[in-house]
Parts: sequence; structure tokens; C-alpha cells
Amino acid sequence: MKMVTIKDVAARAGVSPKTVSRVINGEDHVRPEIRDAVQKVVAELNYRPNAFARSLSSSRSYLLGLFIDDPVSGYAAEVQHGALLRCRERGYHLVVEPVDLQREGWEGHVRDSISGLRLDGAIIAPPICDDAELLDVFVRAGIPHVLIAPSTQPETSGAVWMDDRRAAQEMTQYLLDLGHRQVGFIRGPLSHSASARREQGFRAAMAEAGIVVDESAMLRGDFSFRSGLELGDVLLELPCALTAIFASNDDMALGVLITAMKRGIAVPEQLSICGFDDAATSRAAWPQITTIRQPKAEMASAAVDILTDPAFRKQGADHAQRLMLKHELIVRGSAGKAP
Amino acid sequence: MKMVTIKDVAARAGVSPKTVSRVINGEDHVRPEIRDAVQKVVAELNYRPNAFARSLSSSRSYLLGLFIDDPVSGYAAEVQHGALLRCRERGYHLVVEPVDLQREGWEGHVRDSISGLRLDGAIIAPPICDDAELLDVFVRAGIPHVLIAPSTQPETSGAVWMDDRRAAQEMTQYLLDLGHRQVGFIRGPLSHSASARREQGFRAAMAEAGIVVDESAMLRGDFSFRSGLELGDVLLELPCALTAIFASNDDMALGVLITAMKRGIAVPEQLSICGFDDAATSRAAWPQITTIRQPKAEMASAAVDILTDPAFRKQGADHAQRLMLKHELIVRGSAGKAP
DNA sequence: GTAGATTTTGACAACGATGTCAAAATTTGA
DNA sequence: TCAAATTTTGACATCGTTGTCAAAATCTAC
Repeated sequence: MKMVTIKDVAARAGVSPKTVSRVINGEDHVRPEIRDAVQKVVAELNYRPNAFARSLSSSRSYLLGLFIDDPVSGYAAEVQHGALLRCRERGYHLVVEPVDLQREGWEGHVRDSISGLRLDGAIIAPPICDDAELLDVFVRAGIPHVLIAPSTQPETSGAVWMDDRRAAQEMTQYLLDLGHRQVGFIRGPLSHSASARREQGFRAAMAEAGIVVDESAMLRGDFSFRSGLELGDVLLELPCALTAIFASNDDMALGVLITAMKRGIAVPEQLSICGFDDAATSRAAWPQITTIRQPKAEMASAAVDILTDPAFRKQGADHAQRLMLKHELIVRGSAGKAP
Repeated sequence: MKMVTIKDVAARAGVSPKTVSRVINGEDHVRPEIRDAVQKVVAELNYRPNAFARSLSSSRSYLLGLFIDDPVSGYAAEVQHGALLRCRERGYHLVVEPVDLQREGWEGHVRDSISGLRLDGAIIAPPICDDAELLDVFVRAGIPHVLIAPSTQPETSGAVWMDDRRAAQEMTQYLLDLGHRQVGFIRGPLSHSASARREQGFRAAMAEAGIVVDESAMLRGDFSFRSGLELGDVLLELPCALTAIFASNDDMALGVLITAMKRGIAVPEQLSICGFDDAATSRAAWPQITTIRQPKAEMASAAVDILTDPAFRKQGADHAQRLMLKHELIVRGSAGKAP
């Protein structure tokens, strides 16, 4: 197919290609009447600049990379969507790159994207945003990058996050306010730093209420539905008779819910359950799960904003930017008054 | 950051840039010893070709577009992942483009991707792969494209799909074999062509068994959890006392399941439920939902294969390729013997 | 050993935009 | 009105690769 080039537009508008370029990029120093004329021709010919030529010439790619561990998860999907929409608004495109740190050769893939595609910036999702070796690849390549919900915040990286600790604390407080005193907690995997912060929040709220946490009711899961199923069984066998279980993500909360159902335990009448994430599944269950909404899409859009902000781009990756977004406690049916 | 160019490699290997280019692209006509020498230098310098320069020069972008309606759905995630992995194997990158046909300006966005990024090919997911206007944009642009599970198969488009009709027929037969005679069916939205084929399969199996379908037990949902919830209520009020309900996707099946639970109806003892899709949620519920596994990732990989197949690329989009993949009936706990 | 066929190699010109910088046009100030 | 200051414009080189095509090297057959 014949493509319309900047020359075609220039010829038809009776100006030089450079002038057309100026109009397209909204630069100064173009007389209004010429600007209008050029824009008219652009519209007429339906001209679109060739992204490759532009990138080659300007050494900007208008491409952001989203590096993510498990692109199939609902979490990933929401993050991606948030990033995608904002990219579009900003005239950028998004390239999604799955990174499996367990697999040999991940570094090569990441390098390929950075060097081959000349990414203008990178968004790195949890949990891989906590991997020092991975971050080092970006730092060494001099690519501006923003971490989503990282555990530590390296000087050289931007970051967008929410207060997991505080959110977990609020959720725990919510349970305490409902009269619960025997509360079990299911931690997430060590690889997810957020899960540690959630645990801290839980402990803080309990301590504040003067309740000694029963360590036998603090189990570690792996964020999977199955582990919720299994650990729920363990918790419900406990002699201390829990009246509430707080799982540090929704999939596990769902597992606990199903386990309770199998055992004929009424939720929330006999047992309150709450989760964390506001995953799609938390709404699919019955009763729907009381949980914490993470601003997933918003974190991603914010990351795009940071990376595409002209001011930020100018000063380079030195002034890594940081931003904390708000979470929200979503009350649904799975948690109720203590029996 | 200083980038390594093909010239650097050429200089160090003592050959011309063109020869390096030949080695990199695996072309013929390079003496083995030179090939090896060049490859060694490439490894030493950690050279990666600049994708933009390459694209600009060769008028190939090594970029495929995935055009999708709702990128947040689990379906989308699986399709995307399948495509992503295969793209990587083939040295391609994937750009995901959400397309909202309801929104003014979608055509402009699609055109932007095609023209601006010079996509080498496009994968179009359901349900938008059934929109003639959208397809026309690709056809006119002369972009090879493969439709995933489309309803009709235009001559100018490739397609990858599964046999929805047959799958639904098998599922229905499975219910019939379990002794069910009063079976309700929840259809999908008209916009999803697959849902019509699933309905046909259901009717075919019922007809074959000599059972007259009760039209009042054939309701139309919109593939959402909520509609399963509501229509489940309607079906369970029916005087004909259904012993099984076949929802044409898992989210709706889940809705029916929850409704049954709320009403104290035991699944599968009193009511069998089955779905379609093998969505993540179908495993999260209890009992887990008996369903049809769609080869989502496989369809996407196959689409990538078609688009990146050199033979296909050479002969152009004229020889649109077609491929049907196998589904699988997944027996879980939500369907059992008729009471 | 030589002519001719074949393979291997490299020089050079694209690809389509933007950056640089100097020329042309316009405005300003006296 | 003219010189100087300022704004607007375009010529040209450049980004890093690949396509084209002719030159150089090698092989084949007599």
C-alpha cells in the first residue's frame, strides 16, 4: 500500500517538509495561516507520520514497555489497561513484555526490548519490581522507569504505590469494630513485598487494640486460590475458634470462603472473611468478599504520566518521581458482626 | 547511552555492514568462517539491531497488533499471553490496541496503529472480529490479519477458531447422558456470534435426543455474572422444574450457581450447572464448574504463526489461512446425575 | 591454465522523519 | 526610510539499517 509521506504533504501545501514537521509536532515559529493550511492538507491526505522514521531521527520511540511477571493475572490486566489508555492519550504505544525471572535468558529479552525498541521508558509491575538485578538492567541502560508498588524505593527509579500497611490496618480495624477478637491472617508469599506490609498493618491494628496475635493463626499462603482452600481448612480446625479470617489477597479469601461452605459454616453469620485486591473473583463469589480496592489502573496511568511528562523527560531519570495513591475499603457481604 | 551500531560490529569483524546484516538476518551467501566471526563480535559487543532503522529500511516492522474490545477480561488476557509468547519466539513484538466500537474515533485509532506503526499483521479478537466496518479498515490498508473465532470468514481474512457448535452439543449430550431431560439454556449476547453457535449445538443435541426444547427455559444473558444471577432466578422459578442449566459462558454459570446456593438448592445433587470457556472463575467456585475449555492461548499463537510465516508473508494476504483448533470438555463438580 | 558460471562481498542509495544552522522574511526602533 | 533585531523558513545532513547491483573472489569444466 502506498503511504503518504511528509513530502507529499509538504508539496501539496507548498512548504518544506521541515515546516510540516513543525506543525505536526506543535513547535513554535510557524505562521498561523501556514499552520492551518498544513493541517488542512494533513487531514485531506490522512497523513500519519511514520513512527519508525520519527524514532530513528529523533531518538525517541514513543514506546513504553510494561514489564510484568504474570501477564495472565487479573492484576496484570488492570494495570495494563490503565497504562494502555493513558498511553493512547499521550500518543504513546505500549509494549507488554512478560519477564520470568526463573527462566534463563530473561536478561537478554529485557535488553532486547530496551535496546532493540529503544523504549522511552518502562513500567515495572510487582513482584519483579523488587528484583535488584532486574532494576540494574534499566539503570545501566539509562532508561527512565517507574515501579508499581515496590517494597523499597531505589533512588534511581520512579515509583507509584499505595499504602498497603495502612489499608490492612483499616481492614483489621473494621473487623475489630465489628466485634471480632479471634482473627486469623493468611500472609502472602515472601516474594511479594506488599504482603509483608499487609501483615504489618494487621499486627499494628491488633496491637493497638491490645490484642495478642495468636501466631498459630498466622499462616503463609502463596496468593493462590488453592492455598486459601488449604489454609482455610487449617485455620478452621484451630482450637481458638476464629470468628474472622483476613486473607491478604482475594484469591485466598475465596479459598477460605469455599472451605467454610464445604464445612457448612455460614458466612458471615458464623465466620467473617475479608480479602485484599478487589479482584474480579471477589465479586463473583457469594457472599461477595469485603476487600480493599487497589488503584491498579490508576497506578499504571500515573506511571505513564510520569514517564511521558516532558519536564521529567528533560531532566532525565535523575529526578525519579514518586506518587502515592489512595486505596479504598470495600464493604461487601463476607464480613459481619462477630457472633 | 551509547548504542552499538552495525558499523561498530562491521569494523571490529573486518567486514562491511552489509555482511553483518546478512549474518544477523540469517541470509545465504556468507562464508561459514565469516559468519562465525561476525557472530562472535555480535556477542562480544552485545549488539542489538535498532528495530526502527530496520523497519524503516525494510518496510517490515516486526510488530503485530492485537485488537481487542475489552482488554481487562480474562479471555483477553489469555489470548494476549498466547500471542505474546509466540511473538517472542518469532522475534516479533506485540502491540495491544483496545478498540471500543461504541466510541467515536475508533477508526482513527486503528488507522494510526496501522499506518503509524506499520504493523506487519493484526490479530482481531471476538467480538469485534465480526464487525465488517472494522475489517474493512484492515482490508483497505492491505494488512494481513487473522480473526479469532469469528462468525463468518471473509475471504480476505485469515481465521483461527474452535467448533463452538460441536462443543455445546457435546456438553448437552453429557448432560443428557447423565439423565437430564429438563435442561435450561442461557444464551449469550447477540453481539457475540459464538453464542449463537453454542445455542445451535444445544438445540441439535436436544433434537437428536428427541427432546422438545422448552422455549421459556431459553433465556438471553449478556455473558456477565450479574445476568447469570438474574436469569438463574428466573429459570429456577419455572414450573417445569429444571434439573440442569447450561449457561453459554462461565461467568453466567457462576451466577446461576450462586443463585442456586442462595435458594438452598444443592449443586449438583438437585441441580446440575455447566458453563463454557474454562474461565479462571470457573475453578474458583465451589463446586468447580464443568465447562468447555477453549484453546484461547493456542488460537492466539496459531494466529501469530500464520502472520509471521514467511511463506504466508510472501504470497501476501491473498491466501488467507484458516485453522480450527480442538476444544475439551472439562468435567468438574457442578454437574452430576439427574435427581 | 583459462574462460565462464557461480558464489561471496561491499559501495551506495534508499527508507521518512527531525536537528542544525544559515538564509529569507518580517518586525522594530530611530 | 534604513539598519538591526527578531521571527519564520528551508537546505542539507543524519539516524541505523537493508535493498540493489556491480565488483571481486572462488569454483567448474575442459
